[in-house]
Amino acid sequence: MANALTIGRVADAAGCKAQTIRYYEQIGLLPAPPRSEGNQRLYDDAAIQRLSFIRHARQLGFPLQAIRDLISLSDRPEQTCEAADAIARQQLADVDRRIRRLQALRHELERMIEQCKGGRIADCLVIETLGDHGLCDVDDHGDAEKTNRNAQRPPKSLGRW
Amino acid sequence: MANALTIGRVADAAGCKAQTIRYYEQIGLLPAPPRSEGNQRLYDDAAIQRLSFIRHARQLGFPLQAIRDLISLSDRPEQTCEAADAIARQQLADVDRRIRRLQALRHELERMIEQCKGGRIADCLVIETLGDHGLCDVDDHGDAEKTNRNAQRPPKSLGRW
DNA sequence: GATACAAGCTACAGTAACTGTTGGTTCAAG
DNA sequence: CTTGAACCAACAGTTACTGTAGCTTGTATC
Repeated sequence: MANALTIGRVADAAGCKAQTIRYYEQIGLLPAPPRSEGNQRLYDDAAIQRLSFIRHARQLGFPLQAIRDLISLSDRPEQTCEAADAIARQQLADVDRRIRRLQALRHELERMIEQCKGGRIADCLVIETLGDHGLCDVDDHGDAEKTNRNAQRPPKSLGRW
Repeated sequence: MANALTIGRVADAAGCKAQTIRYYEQIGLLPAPPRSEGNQRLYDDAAIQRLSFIRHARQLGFPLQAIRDLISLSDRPEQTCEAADAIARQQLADVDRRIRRLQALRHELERMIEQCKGGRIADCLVIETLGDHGLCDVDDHGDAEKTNRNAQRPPKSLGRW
């Protein structure tokens, strides 16, 4: 069937920008489609499906490399899906880690804000708390937000730098 | 007092890399410190404190721009801390949004994995689910992971692209 | 057929917040 | 005096795109 779609339609269908589609093509995540006489890309339904797959996986937080792996897996449909399962499990573990960490952050932020009674900057606990890692309940190890730390305890007040 | 520290010590104290400190200096987040005769940066305790502030705020997920704002606030200690409070509240709202979203992701990932009973790729639900946004409970609006979407419902099976 | 405007094209720069690399200098220890 | 670690500047690379510039193509209207 010759229902050939231009890039904009496909972008709308998959919920991304035309630029993004070209980008995926450029990095080899999408195959280069045929072109019209005027050199415009023409897509079919299979392309939309593959793009939707990619977008959906991205929304689930899979990095492009993992998506690449999943795609290459799905090109060998007779194998067991152990590997796909492993990728998904990894992603789940990652999401779990991020949730736990964000909850710790949330906690500290809330405490910070609660204590701030709208005084002057000089006594602002938001600012003071940020200078003082010792009171912090954030525990970070190997996170998506790649942090590392090792804080000393500074004197209580920040004052002027 | 002349307890002058080289960049490596400061990096250890604040839990970051020397590179990062130079980067912060470069973008104006840290003032350029004096140098030794051999052109090496020499820091004092105030610098460590400021750096700790920055690192801690970063661990809490504040973007550098927000940190910049907080620093410039703290340079005017006689104002009210309304603005600092607002920044923190914003950050909290952001963290909340991210947590909610990650929990939705977690949910879908878990379902995906649970359903995958180790068959062949051809029937793998991990892969199939990713191709099918219609089953998805992920709802995304204005997120840190800047996604947008608008999916159509593709036919049930992916098969070959 | 002329014109206007949207949508497409390529190529490149920019984003955040760093990290890594290269190739050279300085410092402290032995 | 010689290692070797720590420092220096400058720049490239990372991730996953997004934005811009300057052009061409496609479509709708007059």
